[in-house]
Amino acid sequence: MSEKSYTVGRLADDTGIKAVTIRYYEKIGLLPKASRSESGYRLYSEADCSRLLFIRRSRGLGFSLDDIRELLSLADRQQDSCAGVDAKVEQQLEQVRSRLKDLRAMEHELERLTACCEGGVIMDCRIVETLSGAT
Amino acid sequence: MSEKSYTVGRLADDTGIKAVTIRYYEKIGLLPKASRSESGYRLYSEADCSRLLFIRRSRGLGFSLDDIRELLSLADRQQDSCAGVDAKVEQQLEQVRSRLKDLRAMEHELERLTACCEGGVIMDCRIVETLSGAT
DNA sequence: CATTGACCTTATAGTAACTATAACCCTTAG
DNA sequence: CTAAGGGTTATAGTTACTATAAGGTCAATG
Repeated sequence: MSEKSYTVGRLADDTGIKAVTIRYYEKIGLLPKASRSESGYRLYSEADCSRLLFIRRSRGLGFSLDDIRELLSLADRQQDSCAGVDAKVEQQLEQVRSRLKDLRAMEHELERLTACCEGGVIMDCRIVETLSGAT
Repeated sequence: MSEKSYTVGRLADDTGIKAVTIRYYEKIGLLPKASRSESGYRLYSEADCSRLLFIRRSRGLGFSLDDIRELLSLADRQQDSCAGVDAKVEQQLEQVRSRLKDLRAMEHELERLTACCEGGVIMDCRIVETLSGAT
């Protein structure tokens, strides 16, 4: 067994998550307390690295840190049904879709606005007019 | 001239922006300091109401409060070119599109995940596997 | 006239997920 | 030996609010 261990900076480079963020994750209990070198440096194992990558991937899907905390604890129970994980993914998908809907509406409205200005002064600007309340 | 004036709660009801939020906007200088009644209640005019609606509409397009601060100050100069406003709208559109892109990617990935789980236990779950690092 | 309930006031702290800063300690290459 | 580039801690700032506490005002009701 080669027990490689990483410092926080090394782990940061390997995972693309900044050292400060890694410490933050530890502080809020998303990562377990790291073991320490004699001089007090945090030391991380492969397992820590995996956990961190799990977090990064989940963040990439838009999960909140609280969601991820739950996901991790669900994922840790190898023998349990994965229904909980499933449900969380479904739920996240719904949330993403809802945000998509909002953003698409914004996009359309902004497009409409960019199209309606003919480049005069504020007084005659259709954009300002619209924002100010004209329908 | 009928100088109607609103209390903060009335303004809140009329605009759909909560009283606390209106006070907050005043505090950060997004709204001018409201005049006060004898007893110290804030009093608002039609102009304040318009300004607040402007803010609400801009928020609805995803502008940050800082952006809105700028928009308002641009919109206040009736004689100036509306190029600044134009630019801000364009820029906001870009931002929205960029967020859309990210969210669409999340949506696709989440869809893929929901599709790949066959409902067993964590140990065999393709979702957990994926989040844990399998490609 | 007193009281009740719905308003208003202020100040302060909490939220999410970091980022920035300060002030200090450790390690290693020249 | 010293300087650069790690690491450590604690604290405050960010965005746009929301929540809480502790109190003052106003209109209506008993």
